[in-house]
Amino acid sequence: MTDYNIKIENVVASTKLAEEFDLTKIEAEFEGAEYNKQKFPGLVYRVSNPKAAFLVFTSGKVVCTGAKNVDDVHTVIADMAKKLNGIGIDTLEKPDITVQNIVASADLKAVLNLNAIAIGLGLENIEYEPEQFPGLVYRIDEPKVVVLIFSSGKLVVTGGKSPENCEEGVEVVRQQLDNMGLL
Amino acid sequence: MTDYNIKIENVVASTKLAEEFDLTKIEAEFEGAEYNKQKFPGLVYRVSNPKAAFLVFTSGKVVCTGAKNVDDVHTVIADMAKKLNGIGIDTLEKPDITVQNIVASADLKAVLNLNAIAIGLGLENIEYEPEQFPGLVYRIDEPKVVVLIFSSGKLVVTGGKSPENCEEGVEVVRQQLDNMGLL
DNA sequence: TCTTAATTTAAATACCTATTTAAATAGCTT
DNA sequence: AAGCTATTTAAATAGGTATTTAAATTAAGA
Repeated sequence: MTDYNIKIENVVASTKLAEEFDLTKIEAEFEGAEYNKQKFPGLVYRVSNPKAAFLVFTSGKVVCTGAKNVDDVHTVIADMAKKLNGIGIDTLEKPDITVQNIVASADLKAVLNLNAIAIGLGLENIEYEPEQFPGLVYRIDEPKVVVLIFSSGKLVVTGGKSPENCEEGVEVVRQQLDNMGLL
Repeated sequence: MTDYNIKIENVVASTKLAEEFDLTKIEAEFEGAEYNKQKFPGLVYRVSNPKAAFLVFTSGKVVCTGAKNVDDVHTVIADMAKKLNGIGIDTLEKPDITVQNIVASADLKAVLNLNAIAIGLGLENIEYEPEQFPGLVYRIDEPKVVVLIFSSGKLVVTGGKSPENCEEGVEVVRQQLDNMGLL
């Protein structure tokens, strides 16, 4: 299977770092933290190196997004736990980290006729409303991902739970386009 | 072909004067220069003798508008390059200047019945909504210009890439009105 | 009362709209 | 008198459009 410049662009993960958090205290101690309960129940905190953003909830659960790969997710979450410990907040040892969504980009290096593709792929799994959005939306059953197909040949794969999901999604699209003689 | 007081009123041209510009520096050095990045990505700078206005971009590209003829465009652009050199900014030698749009006015010296003209010219190339705008909008295919026709007999020709475009546009209108017995 | 939707965060992709500048013309409103 | 309506055109940027996903809370609808 050729690479097609598949690149993971965003990893979203969730975990539980404590039994509960006092978000008002965290907002006070973490520079840049945003907590506006009327607007959203979570506290927003952004970090760099690696770059990521956290949604922190009173339940002790945490959502981490923006990382470029799964390793970075583990790094920033560990950093986050350390930083919380630094202000006197205990966190769970070895939290169970679950990757919930991966977004990847790819490039088939070909100009695609999206109208022909829409007809060839059939209407059940696709949406193509060029007036609304220039990409063709293709929902795959296995792996269960959504692929945005652009006329430039570029793809966006989203919904993956692992990097392999995204790669397989690209391969499914490539094969189908090849079988239809549209690639 | 009679003149009909055709007068060029505005010439818009674009060119590239450098590989890049530091707009903050230019704004600081050029009195009257306006650069508000939130509002518009270009720096606005107005000059006189000849009168014109520049939009200057970080890419080194420049839009010049407001000049009354093509010669003035070349004059003010050369002046602009000199002024930039004066504050220590190098500019390209002999920049390629492209005239992008010319607006001209003309006077058929007759009172026109715009309703009759709208019917006579046919609906495909015209728009006439007097509640919205008093001029009849007439889009010509060749030359590719747009002529605003007013009941006073005055015309505005816009979209021309050369003075000849505008003159030909006036002639097309004059002939069609003459053929329809409306002039 | 239950269900659904929205809110927020990040990211790639690509197309659209709007922004700003100048000028003539002429009708309307403030 | 000033501003709007409409027309044209380059330049570059921002925001919107769409997709996915966790988390917790609120609002609206049935």
